[in-house]
Amino acid sequence: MTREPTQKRSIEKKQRIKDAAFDLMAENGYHNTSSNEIAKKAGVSIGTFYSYFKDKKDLYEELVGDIYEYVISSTATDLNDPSDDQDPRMIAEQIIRKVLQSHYYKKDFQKEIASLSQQSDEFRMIEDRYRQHVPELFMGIIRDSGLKLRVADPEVSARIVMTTVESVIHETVFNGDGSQDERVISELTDLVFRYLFV
Amino acid sequence: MTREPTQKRSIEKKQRIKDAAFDLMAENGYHNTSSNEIAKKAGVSIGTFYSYFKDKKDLYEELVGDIYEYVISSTATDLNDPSDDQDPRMIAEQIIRKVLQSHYYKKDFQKEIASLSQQSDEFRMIEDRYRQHVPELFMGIIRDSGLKLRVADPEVSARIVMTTVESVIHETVFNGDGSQDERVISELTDLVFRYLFV
Amino acid sequence: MTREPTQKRSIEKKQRIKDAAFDLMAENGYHNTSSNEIAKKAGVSIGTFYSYFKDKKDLYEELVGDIYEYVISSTATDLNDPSDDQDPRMIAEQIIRKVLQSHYYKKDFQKEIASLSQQSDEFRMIEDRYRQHVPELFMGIIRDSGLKLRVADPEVSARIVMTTVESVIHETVFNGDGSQDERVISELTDLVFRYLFV
Amino acid sequence: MTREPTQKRSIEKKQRIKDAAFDLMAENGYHNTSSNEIAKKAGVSIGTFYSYFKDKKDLYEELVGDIYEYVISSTATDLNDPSDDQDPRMIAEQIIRKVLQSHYYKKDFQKEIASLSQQSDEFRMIEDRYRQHVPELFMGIIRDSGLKLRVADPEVSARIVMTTVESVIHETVFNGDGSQDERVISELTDLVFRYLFV
DNA sequence: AATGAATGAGCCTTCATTCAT
DNA sequence: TATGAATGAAGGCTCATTCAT
Repeated sequence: MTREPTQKRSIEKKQRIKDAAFDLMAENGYHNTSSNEIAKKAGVSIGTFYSYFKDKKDLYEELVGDIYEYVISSTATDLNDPSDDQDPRMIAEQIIRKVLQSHYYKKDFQKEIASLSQQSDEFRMIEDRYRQHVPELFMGIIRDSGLKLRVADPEVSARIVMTTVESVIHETVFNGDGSQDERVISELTDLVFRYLFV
Repeated sequence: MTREPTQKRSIEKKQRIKDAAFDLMAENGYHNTSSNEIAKKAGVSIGTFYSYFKDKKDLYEELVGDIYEYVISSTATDLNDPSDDQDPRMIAEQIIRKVLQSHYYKKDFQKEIASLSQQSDEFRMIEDRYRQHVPELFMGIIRDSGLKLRVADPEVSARIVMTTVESVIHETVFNGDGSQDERVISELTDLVFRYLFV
Repeated sequence: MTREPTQKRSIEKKQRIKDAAFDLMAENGYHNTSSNEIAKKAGVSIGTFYSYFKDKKDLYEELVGDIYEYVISSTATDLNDPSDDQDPRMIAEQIIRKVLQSHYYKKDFQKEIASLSQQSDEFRMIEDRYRQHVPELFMGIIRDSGLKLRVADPEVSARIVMTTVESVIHETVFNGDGSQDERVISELTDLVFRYLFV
Repeated sequence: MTREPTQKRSIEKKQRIKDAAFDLMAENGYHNTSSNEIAKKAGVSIGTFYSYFKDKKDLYEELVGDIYEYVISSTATDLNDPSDDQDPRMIAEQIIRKVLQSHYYKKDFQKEIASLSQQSDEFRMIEDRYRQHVPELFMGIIRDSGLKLRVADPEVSARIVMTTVESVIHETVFNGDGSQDERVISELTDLVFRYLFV
């Protein structure tokens, strides 16, 4: 039975554990980070660790959830604003820019997520539990914008675009040095625009 | 102290250990492969294992070295042949095709290398020790070809091109299904050609 | 330091803890029942638990005490009544019947007591602290009845009879299904009667 | 993967672990005996412990097996001798005496087996895996003796007799002090003789 | 050289118990 | 008094590595 903290002190403590885990796993990887190490860095006892999390994997799951929650909500907030701007190219660029930005949030930890998901189905399933909401988000944005798509099968097209954008940005952020970011945005925007709208 | 085998039997034995490790680590990952397991699969005792390798990481280092040696030497062999062909587009395509091909050599193990390098500095440093020779190789090929580059700073440009090619191919091979390989080669060739030579 | 509750609310609270412990330990055994679990089932905090009991073993000790107190007092009450009946066979049967009945009181918990006592000296000593009063009780009943025993050494004989009765009933109740109870009573009565009085 | 020792030194070592476990579990019970404690008392490392036994329960299982093997084989040896003696009463007494004797072999550990089997199905199943051979043994002895039984359903009768003998002896040995052993043998012999043969 | 039994540091996890609020 | 968050000793177990044979 894990405990859900309600008091301020406890919430802070649970957050301290998460922060320590974010740092350590980003630095040394999930497998090279022990529960005891996390607890020590967070300044709590190992018992406290296990009163908030069923086990190390449970903690990881929450961390992934937090990442996706942040990414999704921050993206949604900015893009769902009813703007007058209906230029499809601008909308595409905004989305792409947003996705790129979100990759910089806890970048090293996101890299570890990607790495673990690549390594084992177990971890991939954990990520997919949250990742599946991302396409939904963007589908919604496109739908709400009232834009007309030129593609025959929007469902499939959306998935293709998502994958392309995601993988290029993934590569750019995780393995690049930031210098190519603007060029990547520009190229991707062009790609998406031509594919979906022209 | 580890021993460098000189006799035929010993060389074979060391190779058997490496082959077992290649297979097991490609299949289950570095962390889920124990030294004892490798020794058993190789048909040698764990004691023999440790007479050839200082520790598990030392073995990994040799495996990475073997991969890069193969990749570099096979690439160099084909491309350094003094061919009459001086068409820069052809040269670019040959190089790119070669890089893509080399990613298929022990593909799953290369994927594990990438994954581990992403996970911790310690592993990244091991890979970098060999990876650094790759740009040198291609710089040499370009230099030897006598081609004129249009870019201002060849050093930087080379690095940019390398990174782009490498990352796109990485993505294509490790996460793709092979069906897009030719299109990727064609697009990358175009990209490199226009960037470096036009 | 544990507190002896004087107010009605507190007495109830302590009893609730005991009841929860009776149930949980009868169900899952002493070792598979945690203090926290007991407190939760009793609807009190773990802190309250430890204000009434020094530790888990202290609670167990009280539970054993309560069992024996009930068994002894209820037996004594019924049997010490100055009845006109002086038939030794009837007296023997009444005692035996009483002992059998008492084994059904919190039967599963009594089984756990027996099991723990068998497992370690520590637990056996706890039980023996209370168990020793049982022979005294029966010795007193016999003495008060004014019956003449045929045995040479009443002290030793009493112990033998006690052990026999106790162990047979133990076996009958804890490992039987109740169908043999009457036959066991009848046989035991006969055994005791012939041994002590004829 | 547990290792089955073949060399003399190793066999001794595995036996040392078992002996330590016999002692400690008889003394303090299964649950109050830790793997580390056993290894320490046996003078081996915890790693060695786990190279011979999958886990603590696996060790326990072997101990139970050893007990039953000893009990069964020693019983069988003495009783299967083709003796001229065909007196059913004598045969019955010999068997009963043997069963009683066998309860004294590692008595305290056998008590712990009984205790654990009573406590949980999991442990009972472990014991039953071996215990089931006991009735077979005695059925065979009776069959081989060529004696005629007076009971209608030998299968059921055998089971009843077994249970009776077993439980009375169990009680006598585990909870008695040895002083009643001869009387118990005599009475049980009488019971069995009258039930099965007269 | 080769073997593989043996080692023990270190990981994950539980739970009886304490103590600040 | 009551609470329950926090503690940390201790237990089960794995696996990289050593060393006597």
